Amino acid sequence: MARPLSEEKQVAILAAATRVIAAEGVGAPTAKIAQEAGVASGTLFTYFANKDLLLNNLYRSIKAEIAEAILADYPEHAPIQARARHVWDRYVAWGLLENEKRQAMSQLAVSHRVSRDVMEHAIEPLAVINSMLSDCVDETSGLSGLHVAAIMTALASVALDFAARDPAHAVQHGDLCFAAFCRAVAKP
Amino acid sequence: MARPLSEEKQVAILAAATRVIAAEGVGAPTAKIAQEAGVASGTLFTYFANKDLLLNNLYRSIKAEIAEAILADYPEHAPIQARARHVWDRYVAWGLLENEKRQAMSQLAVSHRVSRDVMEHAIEPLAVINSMLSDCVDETSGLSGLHVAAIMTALASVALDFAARDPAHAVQHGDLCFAAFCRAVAKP
Amino acid sequence: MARPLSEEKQVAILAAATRVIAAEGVGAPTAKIAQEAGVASGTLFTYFANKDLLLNNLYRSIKAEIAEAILADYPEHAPIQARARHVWDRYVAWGLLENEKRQAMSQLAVSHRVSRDVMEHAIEPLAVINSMLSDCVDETSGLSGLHVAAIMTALASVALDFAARDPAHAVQHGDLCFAAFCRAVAKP
Amino acid sequence: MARPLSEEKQVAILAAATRVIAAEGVGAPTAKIAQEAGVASGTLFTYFANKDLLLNNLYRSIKAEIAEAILADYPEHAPIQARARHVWDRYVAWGLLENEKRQAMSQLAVSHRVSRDVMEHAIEPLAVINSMLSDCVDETSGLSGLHVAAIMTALASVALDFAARDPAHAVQHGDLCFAAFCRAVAKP
DNA sequence: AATGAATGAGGTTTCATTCAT
DNA sequence: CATGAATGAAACCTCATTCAT
Repeated sequence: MARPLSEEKQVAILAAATRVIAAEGVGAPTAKIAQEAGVASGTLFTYFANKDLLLNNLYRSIKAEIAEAILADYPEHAPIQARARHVWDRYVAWGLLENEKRQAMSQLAVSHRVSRDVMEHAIEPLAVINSMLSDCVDETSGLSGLHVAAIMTALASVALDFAARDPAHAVQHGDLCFAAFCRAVAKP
Repeated sequence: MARPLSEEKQVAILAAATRVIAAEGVGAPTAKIAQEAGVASGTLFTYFANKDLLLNNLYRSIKAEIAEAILADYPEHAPIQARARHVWDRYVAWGLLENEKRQAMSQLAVSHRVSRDVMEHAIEPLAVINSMLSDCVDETSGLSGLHVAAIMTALASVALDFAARDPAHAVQHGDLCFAAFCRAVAKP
Repeated sequence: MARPLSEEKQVAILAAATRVIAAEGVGAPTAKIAQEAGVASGTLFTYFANKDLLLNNLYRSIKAEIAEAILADYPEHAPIQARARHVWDRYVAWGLLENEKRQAMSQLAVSHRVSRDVMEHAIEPLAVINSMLSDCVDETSGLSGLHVAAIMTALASVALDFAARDPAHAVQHGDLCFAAFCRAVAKP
Repeated sequence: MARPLSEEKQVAILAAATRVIAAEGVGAPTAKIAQEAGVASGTLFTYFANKDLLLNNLYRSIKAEIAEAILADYPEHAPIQARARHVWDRYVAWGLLENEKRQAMSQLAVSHRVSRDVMEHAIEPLAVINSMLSDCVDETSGLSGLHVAAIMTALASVALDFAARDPAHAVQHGDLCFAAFCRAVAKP
């Protein structure tokens, strides 16, 4: 093999895409992404055959990273509250650290350029979480596990948006929203 | 330009933009919007000097429509719970009816093409609501009015997303999420 | 209607395409064709949605022109020899006058970018000629009308190639080849 | 570069080029030719410094092959008719067997990428044939040796085109066209 | 004012060629 | 020498915007 496809370059392109798409949306030129990644404009296409593939891979890779962040050290056998708190904390911590990835994900999520297939497969690793959140449900509240998952995601986003605008109180925003989440899904 | 001759055409363009942008994002060609509006591609630019202005106006007009929907018959002097319920119901009702506008708003909101200025001004009519939501706050929960507003919006979106995918139970999704919202912002 | 699609421009583009393709083959850049036609690079695509369509139209239009040249004043009721001579003379005269078109046709014919459909339809106007050439056939020579047509085309090309390289004797080349053609298809 | 290491690879590249160019024209990517030849895309350029050189060599090598096919067992001292028949038979036999090479030659011949120099030198081995064809000429027909050669080539192409489309009667097409050729160049 | 053809900058992608491995 | 990743010029085509009609 001549020069092997450099994983480093692939990562650089995905990282550049994250930044550029966070800033300009999925309409951002591939040439800008390549430049930002420090490769020639044509090189991008040896790593991702076309822009859609790049976008889909970016989506997949960020989702995988989120799953990894959440599932690392996941206390499978801890009481449910602790597990919920773990998930929340990890997701919020990731979101604080990786704000651009979160922004890129918002762009990708609404872009219609990430295939349904990729979107569905990308959630699979989080199946453990979803089943946990189902247990979270107090039946009398009538919420399904899907509801709880959606609510958690929504409230974590609220927390992260506030934290992004007011980083000094990031922790408080996280805690307030977690408390709100707990009440929201609790038995009345 | 002063008021353009045909308000009807302006409205048609905004309506077309809503549909096209909901379906394809803000990257959709102006020519397609014009066609969908039944006007010539050049005509679009006599009503909106450029695409960004169209986008900004669309954002503004949808936000205004939301405000109008919520504020009509607003029971200013009813107990706070009734007022909150009114806002929720109106917003969710609007969202169910105007799903494309909601989708267009998601695109516009992340697009970086709506100016901060327009975004801020667009919330102004809803000041009444925000002050009401501030009263909603039970001080011991520690949530600010902004938090409550953000949480309400987030949970209403959850409700509307579920309703969009499962229209048969639209009302239940709305009610469940409203209950969750009430608990979320209530005193612990 | 604003500015009607100018037939003049369409013709200019086809003429430019003829010249450029004759000189550089079908790989010639559309931008060069546009420039040669005196229009902006994008304008070409308002007249021909893509390069293949331009190529197909060019093929069709040249074939039509050939048919027109041959069929004008076609002496339908003259003796067969006179009709054959008419066709030969007209085709050779056209080829001498329009050498670039002939060259462009050679390029288009081998290019695999003109659809079978277009190629077949383009011959239709010449059906009269083909049926005449069938009559040309002396049965004992065993040649079909298709053979005769192919032989005529081939020998006319020979004549035109010689004429192009030796214009001073263009007429002689034409006459010699016509004589050869007559012998070739005659009864032994 | 001196003689490259592997003659086998050079041959493989030329063979691949024949196939690919026959199918797609001279615009076909060098990478595809390399792939078809079973070598790396860069390797192609150690055997042919650039694409034009490859094209020129391909032209030369096919022409040489044709000359070889025709000249093998050439009955230099047989009567002229037998020699003409030999040439025709060999050329048509070669064309039937090597249809892709013939197609590639059509592409190369019109491509403007084979230099005049190469084209002229490539005919040299066939000088014997041309002088023979000059003898073919019955002076009263007025045809030169060049004419006869061109006519033979043209009619052989007609034969091969018919044979390619109707392989079941390949021999008949060849014979008919040879007869036509004989008449075409005969004394009236 | 309305139209839609005209414009040309800019976007994605291809590809001959180079060069690190 | 073989390999195939890297390069960047250029190809085709799109599209916001202008302007003749």
